[in-house]
Amino acid sequence: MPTTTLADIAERAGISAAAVSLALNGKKGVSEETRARVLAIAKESGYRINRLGRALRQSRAGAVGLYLPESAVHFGYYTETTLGLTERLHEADLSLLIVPSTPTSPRIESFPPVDGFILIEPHSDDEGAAMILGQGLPVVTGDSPPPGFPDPWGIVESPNTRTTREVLDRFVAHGAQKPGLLLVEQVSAWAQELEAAYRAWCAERRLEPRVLLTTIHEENATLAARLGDWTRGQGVDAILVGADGVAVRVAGLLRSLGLRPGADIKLVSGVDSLIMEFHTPPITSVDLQPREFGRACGELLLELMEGDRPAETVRRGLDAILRVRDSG
Amino acid sequence: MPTTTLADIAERAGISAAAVSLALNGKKGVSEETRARVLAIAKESGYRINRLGRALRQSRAGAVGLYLPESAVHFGYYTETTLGLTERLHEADLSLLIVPSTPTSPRIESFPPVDGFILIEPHSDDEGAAMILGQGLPVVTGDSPPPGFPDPWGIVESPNTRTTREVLDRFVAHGAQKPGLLLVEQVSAWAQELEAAYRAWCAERRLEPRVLLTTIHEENATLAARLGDWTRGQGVDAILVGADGVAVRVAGLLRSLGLRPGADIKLVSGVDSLIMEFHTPPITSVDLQPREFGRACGELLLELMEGDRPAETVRRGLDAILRVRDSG
DNA sequence: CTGAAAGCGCTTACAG
DNA sequence: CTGAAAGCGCTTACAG
Repeated sequence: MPTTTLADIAERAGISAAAVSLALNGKKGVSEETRARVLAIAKESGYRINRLGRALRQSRAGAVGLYLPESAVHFGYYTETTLGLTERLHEADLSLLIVPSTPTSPRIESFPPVDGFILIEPHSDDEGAAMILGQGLPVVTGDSPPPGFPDPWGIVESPNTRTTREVLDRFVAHGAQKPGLLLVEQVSAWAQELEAAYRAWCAERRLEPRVLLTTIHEENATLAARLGDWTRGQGVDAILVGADGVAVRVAGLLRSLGLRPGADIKLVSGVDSLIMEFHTPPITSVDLQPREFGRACGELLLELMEGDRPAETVRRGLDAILRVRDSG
Repeated sequence: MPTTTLADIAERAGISAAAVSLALNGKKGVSEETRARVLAIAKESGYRINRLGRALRQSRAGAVGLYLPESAVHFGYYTETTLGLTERLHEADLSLLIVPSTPTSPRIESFPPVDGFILIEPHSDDEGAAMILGQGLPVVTGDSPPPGFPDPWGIVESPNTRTTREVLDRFVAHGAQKPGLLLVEQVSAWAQELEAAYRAWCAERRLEPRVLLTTIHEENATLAARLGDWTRGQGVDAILVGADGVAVRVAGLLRSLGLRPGADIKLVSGVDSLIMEFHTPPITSVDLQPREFGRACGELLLELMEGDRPAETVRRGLDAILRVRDSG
């Protein structure tokens, strides 16, 4: 398939390639008559701009990098965010390019050319994320980077403190006395915000904070034992799970302990998904609106790439919604 | 940050940019002495090749497109596949570019420049996938495209027939008499292969095939009622679930019907994930090895991009492993 | 108002 | 064996 170039159109129109460029890009410098003729020829010949040529000339890459961390085991959140991001960038005629995290530290030299970066939920143990933030390129992060990381140009954040308090207030309003927080990791700002909000809320009510820390790979048996101690032993009667997908696991283990989520113990997932909706019983969850979140990240990056680095990091909020179901 | 170019190095070395290119790319045409000097200068000045320049000159895009279908609600499979794919392509110094499916039909003209495409599990109702296959570019699909679609250059396939039979044989060996197949959709070759393998297996044993078709959005109540009829009514005593994540849902509904997965009824998920491993009870699942699957897709595409389109579609298999757990 | 030249960074075909 | 010219497809600063 032979590709039509500006030169081809120029030849057919009997003008210069430069004039064709002006005509196609709607810039002034050509008569309306010429422009119309050029557009007609372009359409007829199926002209598609070579984005490489344009990018090279403009010293831009025409692409945005999405850093895909090794720890991207999120069960659907990441995919949804990516979809929203892709949509928005595509509207602006920019490509989204996946930048992998290498097993060791990412070799920044080998990164493909991009005009900016998106970092979704950078983790404090992620060298790659830190390195990207140190590049000087426009970067937007989804939720704040961990303390000690270089500041991004922009941050899109979820109202984690508000939703955490909303969940906890709801627990209490429905009779819970000892709400606990279950975390899988503390390396993301998200998890840290949940924990901080939880502790602050406990302090206000003079409640002892009860945080249970697990890992993504902890055995069922040991986690069940710890959950048993936490609930039956210490009396935790409502659980907010700060991790994607883990609420399902907790629901099963609670059941095996003879505790029915919703009836005997309240359970809320900090991340929503179809699995929560269709679980038996359906699990009350915080819908972080990942699709819109991704769009918002793209939107902010596009704005920031327009100009110089702002003096202060630009913060933008996106709403989250508590999806109330049977479990809590 | 000023970028070093070939010309910069050439100036410092007192030779032409072309010579520098030859030196850096290990091609002959420069003396070893010159090459060594160039390499030293390049390293010292932190030279990073501008892939745009190279791509433009070579009339290649230097990137591969990953088509992200609207229906990518897979709970982790897609992310894992993408990770594997990204790794492999990155090793070959190629970028992975996400090509979104637009709400309507994808406007092929607006696609970014790529040298080839990867299509993971193209669905028969996906116009975008069909359009990409019709482009003439090198395309590798993960599992076959649906009938009626243009042939891809290459296909990486999972042993769906074998694993389906393995699951069914296992059901019978452990006492099941009426195994059923639950499908969420029939638009992927994967689902179709599962169904075909299931029906063939039933025919061999003169068993009546029992296929239950649901949708990703069917209400819990109606699906529960249908499952009740299927199991308690028709006597289905073992279920293979042909969808990602849905086995968890089915397990919950079975429980609400008084059927304990593993004890009263056998349950196997056609797609493995951490959720299956940590479910209570843990759910026996087919591990499609998505990471390796993604790598294999990348590998095959790289090979095919080297040469002309082969006369026949190249097929390559990747193994899948049955992860036996408590549920079946 | 219009058009042609220069150049983005690279590599390859060719001349010395 | 080595080096300089030409050109990939585009746009922008400049000349007419």
